[in-house]
Amino acid sequence: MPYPAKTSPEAILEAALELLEQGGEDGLSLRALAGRLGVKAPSLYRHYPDKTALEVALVEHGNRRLGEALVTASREGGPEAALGAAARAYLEFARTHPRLYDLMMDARLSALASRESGKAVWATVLRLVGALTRDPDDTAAAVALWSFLHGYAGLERSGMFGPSGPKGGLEAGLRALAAGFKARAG
Amino acid sequence: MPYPAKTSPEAILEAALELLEQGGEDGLSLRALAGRLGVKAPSLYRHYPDKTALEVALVEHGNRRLGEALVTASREGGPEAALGAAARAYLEFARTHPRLYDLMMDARLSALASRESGKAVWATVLRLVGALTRDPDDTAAAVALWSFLHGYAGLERSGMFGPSGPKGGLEAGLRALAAGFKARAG
DNA sequence: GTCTATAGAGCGATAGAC
DNA sequence: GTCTATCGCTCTATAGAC
Repeated sequence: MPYPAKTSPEAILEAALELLEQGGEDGLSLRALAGRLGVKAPSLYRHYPDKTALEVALVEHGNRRLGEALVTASREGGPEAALGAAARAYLEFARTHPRLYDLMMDARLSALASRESGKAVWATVLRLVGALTRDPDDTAAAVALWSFLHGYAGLERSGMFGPSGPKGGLEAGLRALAAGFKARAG
Repeated sequence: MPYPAKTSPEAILEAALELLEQGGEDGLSLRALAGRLGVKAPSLYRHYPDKTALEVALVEHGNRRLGEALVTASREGGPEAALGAAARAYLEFARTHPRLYDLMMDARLSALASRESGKAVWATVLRLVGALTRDPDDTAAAVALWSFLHGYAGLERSGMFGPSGPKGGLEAGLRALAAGFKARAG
């Protein structure tokens, strides 16, 4: 076999994840990716039809990982403890994989990504707020919580909290939202 | 005068704003910008030393505009009405100038931008939540509100709310946060 | 202050040999 | 499945004429 397989879709995905986090979205070039795999750029086209397909695979991978993390974290204690743990897990994911998280929030890519890959995330958020509002399908409350987490993650990453840090803003927001959600149960 | 001035820093900034919103951050190239001004790309270097300087000017411009919008909107009625009006103004700004808003949230650029240009925004947020928590310097509450607004704007723009829309998530979040803030006044 | 010309680098993607 | 070679295009930035 003169040309044995040196790489695979899985290996490419893995390397792309590392490259993405190190070099940013602009650093994720097919040339650099191939270099990291000991391969030339055109070889990648045997495994992914184009760059967008690879990016979509990255988004789906991220959706699954985040979904798992939320499901695991939200097993904790009562409804409010579970919400707190899931919130921390969400932010931890965004902190550890900031560029992947960006990619996951890209409108064009998430439109191309499979619907199911992102389902676990949304389902968990719905379940968590539902336990507080006593409405298992409280979309409005879920949107509010998601917005808060997404915004906190973004501001944190952009350094907008400055050197003094968020100063308890996470706890303040979570407490206020949880209290507000419980009031909806009224 | 063989080479009369065809453009100016102000005209460049104006054109850059339009180009930014039409073509996205990647669409803001010096070539395209010059083309829109009826000028060649190298001429721009007479007015801004490099591309980053232009981007910083854009960020400062955006900070001032958003600050003004928030100050104006937050003149309304009581503390809670003012907070709602300012929140809507914030989201309206992010909706009308999404790419500029992105640029404003870029860590590298906001570090280079003048401190004062972003001060009005933060001061207004602090004042609004302070009226509810009765603490004029309640950083935690301000961070929470800012996170919620920033996240809602981002999710809305990324199309993450889907075709069904946010389903009252804005109102739910604002109500919950306002209630939580009032409780802090205790 | 604007211009032409160009340096110097990057990118995604394709053709065709092996 | 990988390779070399290349197309065609993008970009920021500089040199030097006028």
